[in-house]
Amino acid sequence: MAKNLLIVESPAKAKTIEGYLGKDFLVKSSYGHIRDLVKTDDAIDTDDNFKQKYEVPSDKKALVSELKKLAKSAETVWLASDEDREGEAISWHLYETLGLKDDKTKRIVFHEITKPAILKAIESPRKIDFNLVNAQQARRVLDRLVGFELSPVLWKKVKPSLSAGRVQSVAVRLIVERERDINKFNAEAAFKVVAIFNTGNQKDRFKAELPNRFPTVEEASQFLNDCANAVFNIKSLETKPSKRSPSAPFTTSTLQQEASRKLGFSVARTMQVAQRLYEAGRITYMRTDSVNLSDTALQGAKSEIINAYGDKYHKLRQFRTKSAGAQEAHEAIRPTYFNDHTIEGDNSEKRLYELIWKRSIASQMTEAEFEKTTAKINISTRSEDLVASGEIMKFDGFLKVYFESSDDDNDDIDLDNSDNSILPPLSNGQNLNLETMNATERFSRPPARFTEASLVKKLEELGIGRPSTYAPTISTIQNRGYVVKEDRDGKERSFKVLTLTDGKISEVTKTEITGAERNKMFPTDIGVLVNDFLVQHFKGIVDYHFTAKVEKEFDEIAQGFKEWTHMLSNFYGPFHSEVQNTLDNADRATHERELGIDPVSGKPISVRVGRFGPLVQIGSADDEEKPAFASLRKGQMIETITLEEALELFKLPKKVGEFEDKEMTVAIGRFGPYIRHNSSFYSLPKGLDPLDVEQDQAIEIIKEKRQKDKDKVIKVFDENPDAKIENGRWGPFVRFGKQNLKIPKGTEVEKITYADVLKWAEEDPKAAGSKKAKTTKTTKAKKK
DNA sequence: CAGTGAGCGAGCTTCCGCTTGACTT
Repeated sequence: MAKNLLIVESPAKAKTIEGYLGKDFLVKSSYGHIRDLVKTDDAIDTDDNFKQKYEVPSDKKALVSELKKLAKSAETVWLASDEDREGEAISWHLYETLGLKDDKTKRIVFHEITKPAILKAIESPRKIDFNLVNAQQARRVLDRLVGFELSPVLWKKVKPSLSAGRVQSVAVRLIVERERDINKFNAEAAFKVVAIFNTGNQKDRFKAELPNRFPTVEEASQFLNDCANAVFNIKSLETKPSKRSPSAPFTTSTLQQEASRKLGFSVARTMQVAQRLYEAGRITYMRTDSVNLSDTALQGAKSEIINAYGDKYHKLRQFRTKSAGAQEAHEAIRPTYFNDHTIEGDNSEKRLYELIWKRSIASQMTEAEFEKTTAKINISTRSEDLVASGEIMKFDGFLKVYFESSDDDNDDIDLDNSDNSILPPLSNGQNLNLETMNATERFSRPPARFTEASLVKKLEELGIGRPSTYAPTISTIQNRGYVVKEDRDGKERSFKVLTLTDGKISEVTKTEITGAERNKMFPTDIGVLVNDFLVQHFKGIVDYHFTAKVEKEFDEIAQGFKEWTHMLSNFYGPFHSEVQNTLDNADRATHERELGIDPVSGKPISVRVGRFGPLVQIGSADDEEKPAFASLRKGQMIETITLEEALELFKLPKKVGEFEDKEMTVAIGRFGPYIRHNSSFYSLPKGLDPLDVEQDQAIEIIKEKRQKDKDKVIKVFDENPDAKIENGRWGPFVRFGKQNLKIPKGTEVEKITYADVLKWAEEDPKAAGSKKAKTTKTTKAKKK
């Protein structure tokens, strides 16, 4: 039996450390927390100094008894959980639960998983820091009290099974308020002037812009008119050097943002893939708020950069964490071995690793150097100047490996697609030829909707949530139905373009699609309802700065300046009376809106949330004739739907005639408008209004879809016409009745036999059972 | 991808943060 038992939080870490220490050390993992508050309402006794009831969850029982046994036979137990609030609490829980003895227990911490760092840690053990533990208890208890008192208020006043919490409710609030800002926003139009000049040589074309915009078409037109007979020359030339520095290496949040922008990953996917890389030993720990690199990492990056790019590309950089509430128990996310530029693995692993490698390497590289030239162009007939600017890279520096993307997309209209960042050689006073000049009507843009990743960024800025909870929080608010992540179609908008060429001005009206969104976060009606209720009755909790405020107090507890139960009773007293007061006095939250009167029947029209979601109702329940109902569609909300839009909803589904003796119906479903015929669904082509569809057109669409489906079939098996090989979106696959089977890698499609199909169908994991285990629960709940 | 849309009200739901595997219908 080993003399020493060392316990860390993560099994992957345990494996690495075991290799560094001799056989005198047995290294085990606690797999995070080993116990938690009991799940019932009596977990905390608010009348007895917030005394807590803990339990070891059932899935941790076996682990705990194993650790207990090992601890008993060890001479010394080393508690090596992370050096932060939660880590300290894990050590304390281990100490209590495993029944450790004070003289046999040592607490150690290290920030990097290297042999010297761990040996050094072992040389300087300490005791458990109970100030830190108390800070964690305060955090844990506060979250439980808030969550388990607020949620039941929602069950009573809004709808059962809803939830509220210090983190999730603020996340929802951010999305709801952003949506309102967007709805409130009034786009202002103005004319932007862009000119294309040359220096007499057609090859040397370049772009110049007018710094200010014209609010009206008349002013823009006047400007172009003046320019028609003007002489243009260079008024001034200025060249300035500029530099750009690389960003810090990745934290959880910045990794999620970049993987979202560059690879299109959801935050959950990023974390899954990163976890696999971590377990394979390719990267350091992926849940971190630190931008710090260890000395070994700095050395590794340095030698790799000098090796691959040369001395002048290396620059030692130490980054400081700027995010609020960072605890920095780990390093930044970086490759474990910098000399591996790429790795083996699936596509997503390779791409994410490459992103991490590049960002880490770039963070230790020199600045990129530019020379920016700005030319002012005089217009003989006007007082304004046009401005042309160009940028030349003098030295690439870190840009050799990494280019960070940003959230802002550029909507400039480029008059030519060539690289307009370089200016031809110019000199002061030089005359220029105007090729063409445009005044284009541009609109100011509303605030951007959140993506998963930009929401994480915002939460991090506010100090809300932790690296380990960003992805789960994003999932929770979607699972509760407070927000949805989806695509929405934009609307058409027309804009004017004035063009001056060869001294003549022409005007055209063009159209563009505006407001189209992909993979963005939208609030739902229930999300709005819950948010407004919480803001009205619990302003303090859903305040954006609530977390920052209590974090400050947790820090004071951690430093021993404040008593944790004292802090909690200061909070809980007023909070609990707010809860009581709301339960006793607040009305049931409803979100009903009267839209007006139906012009056909003269009955009132209203919108509200029903049992199956938001709906429009014509007439009231008291009428003799039953009211008519229709569900709201994707993108429509109680808050913003208009009377006209509501009336539209009653025009569908609509019968459009018959085909093959069966009725055809047009309706709008989750995936857009469709024709339903003989229990099959046929999507309508984009841009076709479902109300306009007539019988002949519908038949055409059905026939076309059938032909397309036929064309997709590569082969039908003689043994069974329900088994076929088809061309799908991602290549060929086998359709076998209702099962869709993946063709194993390396299989030649022509050589697939029916026997293969039967075998694959047998092995298909989805075939065994895809039904949700929800049925048992609901039937149980139904019995009287 | 249908249409449905109350109600007498049993007994259920729920937090945040730390970490990975996992009963089988």
